[in-house]
Amino acid sequence: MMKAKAAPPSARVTLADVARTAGVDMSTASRVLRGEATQRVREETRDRILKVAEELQYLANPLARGLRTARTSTIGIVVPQLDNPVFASAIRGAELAAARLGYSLLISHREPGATGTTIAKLSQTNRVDGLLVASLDDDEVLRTDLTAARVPYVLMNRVLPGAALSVVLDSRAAARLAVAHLAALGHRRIAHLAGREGGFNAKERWEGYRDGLKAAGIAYDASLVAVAGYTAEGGMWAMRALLPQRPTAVLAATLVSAAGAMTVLHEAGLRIPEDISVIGLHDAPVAGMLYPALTTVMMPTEEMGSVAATLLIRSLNGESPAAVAPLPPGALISRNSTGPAPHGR
Amino acid sequence: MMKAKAAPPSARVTLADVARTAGVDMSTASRVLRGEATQRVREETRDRILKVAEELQYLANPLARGLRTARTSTIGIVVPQLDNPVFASAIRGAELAAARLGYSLLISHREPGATGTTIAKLSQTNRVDGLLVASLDDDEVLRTDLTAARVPYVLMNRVLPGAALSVVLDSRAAARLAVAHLAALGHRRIAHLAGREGGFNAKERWEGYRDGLKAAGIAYDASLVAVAGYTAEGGMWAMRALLPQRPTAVLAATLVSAAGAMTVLHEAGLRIPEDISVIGLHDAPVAGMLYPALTTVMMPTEEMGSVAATLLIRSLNGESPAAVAPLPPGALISRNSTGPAPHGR
DNA sequence: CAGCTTTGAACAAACGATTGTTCAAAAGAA
DNA sequence: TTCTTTTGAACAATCGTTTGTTCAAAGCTG
Repeated sequence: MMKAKAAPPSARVTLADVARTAGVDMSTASRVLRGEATQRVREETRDRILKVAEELQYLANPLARGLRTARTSTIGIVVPQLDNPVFASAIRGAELAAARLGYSLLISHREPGATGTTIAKLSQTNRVDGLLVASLDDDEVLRTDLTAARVPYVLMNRVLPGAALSVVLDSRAAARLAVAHLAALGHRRIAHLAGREGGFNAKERWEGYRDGLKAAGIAYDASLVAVAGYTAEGGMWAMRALLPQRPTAVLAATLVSAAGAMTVLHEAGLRIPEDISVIGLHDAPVAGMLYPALTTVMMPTEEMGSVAATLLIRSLNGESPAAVAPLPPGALISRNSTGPAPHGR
Repeated sequence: MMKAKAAPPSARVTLADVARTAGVDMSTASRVLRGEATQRVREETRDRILKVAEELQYLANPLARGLRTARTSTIGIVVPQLDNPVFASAIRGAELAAARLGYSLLISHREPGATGTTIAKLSQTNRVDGLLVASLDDDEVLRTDLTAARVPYVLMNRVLPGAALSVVLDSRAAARLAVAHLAALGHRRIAHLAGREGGFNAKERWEGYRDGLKAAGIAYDASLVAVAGYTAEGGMWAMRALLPQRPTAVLAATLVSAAGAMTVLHEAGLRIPEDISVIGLHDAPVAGMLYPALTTVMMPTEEMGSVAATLLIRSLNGESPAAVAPLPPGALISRNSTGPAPHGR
């Protein structure tokens, strides 16, 4: 028995097929399928077209449509790293929001530094209607990168003085919350592992840390702060520098630096949380993988993505959405790395 | 002084612009710019066209091109999760290889389970010429999902009996390597935290574990193996089950289960690596964040992505590339979680 | 110098949609 | 009954490329 030669791979069904089968003109079919309101169509005709399209499983060719309309219903998201819980979840949020609004998301991942060319390529080749951009680069670098953008864009997780719409997390409030938690546990000597010097988020967290201290009636002591950056090594380095100050608790700006800090504490023979508590900002699965499991303040990173996407799409549709306030932190996830301050001061 | 009203946003320069400026027909310009060989063009004319295109910064509109040629020079990659070092680095590899071959990569991330619809949408709408797919779903599910694919595809990190091209890592060899390392340190009671029961990779690793044992002259003891799956909780659960067997070393199938296991060991008061060694498969930054830093066997995940992309693109170009052998593991990264077997048996 | 090749490039028809415009038939007005 | 409106849909031009075909001029051949 011979097998058919793999049925003519269902030669993509086009609008012309639908129109022909329904016995109408393509223009009519197009209008009905897109739900265009400016043109009246007899109910009966409309139904016929819809039914045929359904039966034939018609799917518009986005290339043809995009060519004609100069819109792709696709927004791009440019992130410096994929395996970073913050960006991964922002992507998820953006994807969901975009889908809800009838857009697709084109994820573009580039090494930091190459952001500029990516933006240029994406926006010059009509691939996307707008861009969501997250960047770890300096203000000046980012600013020039963005000049290449030929499409509207929204910044994520950072702000660029005098420019663009952006959606950020309220890291300051998050840090404040973390300090409050520590203070409530009786800690007075709370250290801070800060992020990159000069960074927007780093500054926010630092200020939140000071806010928290003040709210708890604790004097700010600059010798309890060290810059750790965003690597485990940085966390280790900073924690080592802070050890002589004998803090009873540490607020790390990120999960990664918290991990580095904990390594140093273990090596120093300190017990967590009996001798010293550790808390990190942002929540991700890795927090539960550390030992002890890290207490964190959850940040609405997914929401950040969805808000950014919504904002962008709104402005693509001609609205001029207002800037949005920093997104407040989520819950404090209490795991095992924080506990009451040790007794003997 | 009045500022110009943002120069007519450099109305996208088209091929027609280039042709007109160079004083030739569009067809000629097109052929020259695409380097088509079938048509002779005077050197002088060619240069002129090239120069004009350069000056005008002409960039072909991929929509128009795609519409005409029915090819997009884009391949899609479907992954179940973004924040997973394995997939993230496979994406990076695929992206690099694709770029090298003149293709772009469309990253599509979907919740497991939605793979089918993603594949369907991507391949039915002419967005991609081919697909790279990674899936965590069962064979049967994946198989039906793939029936929706209207374009060629290559599987990553798994094999599907009787189907498709796929690129996998040699996990078996990796597990063997890990056991050899442990055996060389004098360990005889080596436990194994296996992956999901029935999973392809899980089986491979398990067999590699047995291979390694045999090579070291150690008898296989089924009571030293527990299924941990791919979560920290699974790792904890399995490690607890294995504790009574008093292993002196543990081979975890993944970084995540290794982390779970270490948590349990800490809680049990065991010192790592003095009392018990732990080694995990795959390497990623998180390995260095654990305490103690985890010894791992590096796997060529990035290479997996680039090989898969290359394979796919080759077959898109009409070649029928041969299946490729499992990619051998990379180096064993010795950190602090492994050490000599404890003295007293 | 007439006829045949080669060269080098222009012509023109798609690709699959969208959308401004035109138009016949039906309905309503005078 | 004739003229004007309204309805419902067909016509046709485009979007920016690619590519099969045609064709004039130049170069050869004998």
